[in-house]
Amino acid sequence: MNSREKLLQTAFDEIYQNGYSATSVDKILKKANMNKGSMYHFFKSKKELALAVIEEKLSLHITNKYEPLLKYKENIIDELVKILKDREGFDFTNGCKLNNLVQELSPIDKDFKIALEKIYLVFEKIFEEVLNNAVKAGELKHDDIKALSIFTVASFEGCLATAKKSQDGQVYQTCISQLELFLTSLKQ
Amino acid sequence: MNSREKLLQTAFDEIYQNGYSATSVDKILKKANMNKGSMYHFFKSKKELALAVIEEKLSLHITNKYEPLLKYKENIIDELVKILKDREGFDFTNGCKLNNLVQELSPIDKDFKIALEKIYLVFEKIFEEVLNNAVKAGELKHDDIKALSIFTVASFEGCLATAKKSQDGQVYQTCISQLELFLTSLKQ
DNA sequence: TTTATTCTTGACTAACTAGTCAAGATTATG
DNA sequence: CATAATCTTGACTAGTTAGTCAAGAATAAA
Repeated sequence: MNSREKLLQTAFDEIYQNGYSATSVDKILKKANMNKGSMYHFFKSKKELALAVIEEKLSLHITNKYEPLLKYKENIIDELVKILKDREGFDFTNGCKLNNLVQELSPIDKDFKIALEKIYLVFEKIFEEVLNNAVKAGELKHDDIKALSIFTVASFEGCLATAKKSQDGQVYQTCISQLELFLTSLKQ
Repeated sequence: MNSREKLLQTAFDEIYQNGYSATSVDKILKKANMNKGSMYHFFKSKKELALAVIEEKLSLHITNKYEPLLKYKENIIDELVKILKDREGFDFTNGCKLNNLVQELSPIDKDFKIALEKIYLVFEKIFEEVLNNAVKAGELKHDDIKALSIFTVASFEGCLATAKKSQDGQVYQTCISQLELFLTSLKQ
């Protein structure tokens, strides 16, 4: 791992745990064992560093996690629910990496908003394709798959957010059980 | 409105629009037309000011908005859905005042976490009571009203969050339509 | 080996940060 | 009116912030 990569990873971790505004450049550099000039050689500002984190780290994080769902040709809803419920190793205290950044940064900066929305839309697109596959497989009956996929992602994020407020994974499981109930009620 | 009240309202607005970390004491004071010593006469720190905002302003904001739902004895689900869908004047770019603070502050400070969770639990409690009223009125059939109320609040927050990512109220309407679908599917 | 490019070092700046303080103004109370 | 409590003023401090810069080290290309 080269020094730029290490810096990106450290910035990703720090911003995830403390938020963008509350994370200083100095703190990231200390953790990454890098000097200031070195960072400003790779990135022209703190904002550019964060944009690189979003585009290079966060983006992969989402697709790596959810793209595997596209391969299923049967039991699609079950596999989707399984991946939503299985939060092994998830940090319920700090919540969702994507949603944290969206909530903090989208309103205050247009470049952040654009970069984050792009990832979020990919996220929704994957779910839309998964749900469409379920329809094709005769597993699901619904007249607006696009709306359903938007809602599925949104309510999933809502379940993570409500668990974060309590810092409790059990709250998440209680909450997501109702999304499961909704999705399975749409089974044909 | 006395000067303390004006300070609280200004701090509420500023923190809502920029987040806690990104809002400086100086900026709040300038907007509120108050001097530093005056603020530190009322509150011993920035954190205490924010806690007062949460306990005195945010708390009322939530109960004023959702407690009216408790009065309905019929068409309860319809009234609930109506209040969720009617976002007249809502700032979709900045999102939900409660959720913004929860997502930013709960993980980084225990006092904030406690104060915010308290309000969130009141929010969920109101919804639980509303849904229980719907059961009593014979409108709703469900075997876990507590879980359903947690999910209803969570997915509602998720719909606001996904609208915030796009800064678009239409996205909210699309999203919330699916929660409506779920709730009405539980009608008896 | 020479030369050009890339990367690293760390001191430096100017602006901003939360918070302090002592003196004075205003208001309430006896 | 007197005096006590409350509130306001604004300059001040010490630490932190993002960002600059010039010199040097390491690496790649000729």
